[in-house]
Amino acid sequence: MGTKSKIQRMILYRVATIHFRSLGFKRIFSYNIAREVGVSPEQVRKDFSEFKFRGNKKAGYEIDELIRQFDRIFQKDREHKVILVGMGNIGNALSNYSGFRSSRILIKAAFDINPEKYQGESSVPVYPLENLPPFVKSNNVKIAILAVPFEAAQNVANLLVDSGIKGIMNFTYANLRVPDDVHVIYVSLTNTLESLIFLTS
Amino acid sequence: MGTKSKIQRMILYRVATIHFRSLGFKRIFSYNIAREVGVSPEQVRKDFSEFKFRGNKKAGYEIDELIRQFDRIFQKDREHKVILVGMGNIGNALSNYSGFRSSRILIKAAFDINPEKYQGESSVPVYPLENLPPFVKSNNVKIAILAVPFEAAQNVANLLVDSGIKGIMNFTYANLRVPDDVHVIYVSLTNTLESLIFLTS
DNA sequence: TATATTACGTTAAAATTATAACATTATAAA
DNA sequence: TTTATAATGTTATAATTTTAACGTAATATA
Repeated sequence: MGTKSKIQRMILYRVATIHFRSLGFKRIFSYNIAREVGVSPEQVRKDFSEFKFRGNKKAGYEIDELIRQFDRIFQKDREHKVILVGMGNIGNALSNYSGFRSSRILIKAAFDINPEKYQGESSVPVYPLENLPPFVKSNNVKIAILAVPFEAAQNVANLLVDSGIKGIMNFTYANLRVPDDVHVIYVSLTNTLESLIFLTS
Repeated sequence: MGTKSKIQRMILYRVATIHFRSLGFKRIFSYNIAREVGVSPEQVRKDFSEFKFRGNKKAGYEIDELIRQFDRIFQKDREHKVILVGMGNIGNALSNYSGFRSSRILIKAAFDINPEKYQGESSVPVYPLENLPPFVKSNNVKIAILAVPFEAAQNVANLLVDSGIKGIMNFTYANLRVPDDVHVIYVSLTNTLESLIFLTS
């Protein structure tokens, strides 16, 4: 489904809009955003149109109002709870990553088969994997970061799905089989670099 | 350019093929790979066709030969040198990430404005940013991982491009402006989670 | 106040991408 | 050896996505 790239663009439009606000602008035009993000102005207007974002003919878009609309569709009015599975190299770094804070994303807990090994290394509590299902259910967490070894990925993904997780950020290169209502975004570091190797050769 | 997703699929096909080999198979069919990766068999054959991968009617593809072809287009016959810029949270983790090794990807050096702060924390040497251009040139590095703060991203990207870098794995959410022959792949952690927040709401 | 301009938003066209159809050929079976 | 079968690879169709065109309305100017 190509909705994914549409959303990615919307996220970038939001960043660009906030940037323009920080420069003191009150209004913004489709071509301002387009230029900043690297797409065509038509693309911006088309995307806005599909999300029912309305501007003003000749006067463009009112920045504050635009950002309010962005914040509405991305639910910036509330905190978003996330769990992390796998406290290896990457997991550990993510648990200490400060960049999520400004987006109101909060890693509530981490889970690992060897919790004692990592406990205390970060501000996020680390629990054994068995605790995951009850934690997800009682805290109503919907999103998980999957940073376990490749071999464990599908099994852990099954556990996540059974516990009620609906979105998985997958750092492994495993192609996860999940029900249709569960969204997986792949961020395999190795695959990304391999793509670059191909593209630059 | 939609080549990017085609390559991503090829990388997944390769993983699936290797998986089948590990199970003892000698031959593989388009629907085997398709099922494993989650695309249609036609898609697999179409992609293979575009990369001039030839199979055998009725007998499918010979696994060893197929992997040889994958390894050829992804240049698995040699080591791929990569540099890392920004030794914060994420950069540090990546510098110690062992998952690159099996892909023959080698982080040769890391660069930071405060190298002394991170020196010794990982097996990768950390140099001041000024050393970057001569290092890239003399080592003929073509790929960089960009893990600096958002504010510094464009300036560092300019430095990378001027030094001869042709591929950037961008961990910031900054939309980088680079020449046409420089490829950027965006892996903003925040943006990815924001996409999931949207999709699961 | 009337006119010109400008940027939106929608509708139409083009391009890209994915799916399906099918002729072909290698294998297996009769 | 002949016939049936099965899976490729290409060509054709469909769907999606992007780009362009243009009528419309809001602002600015005369």
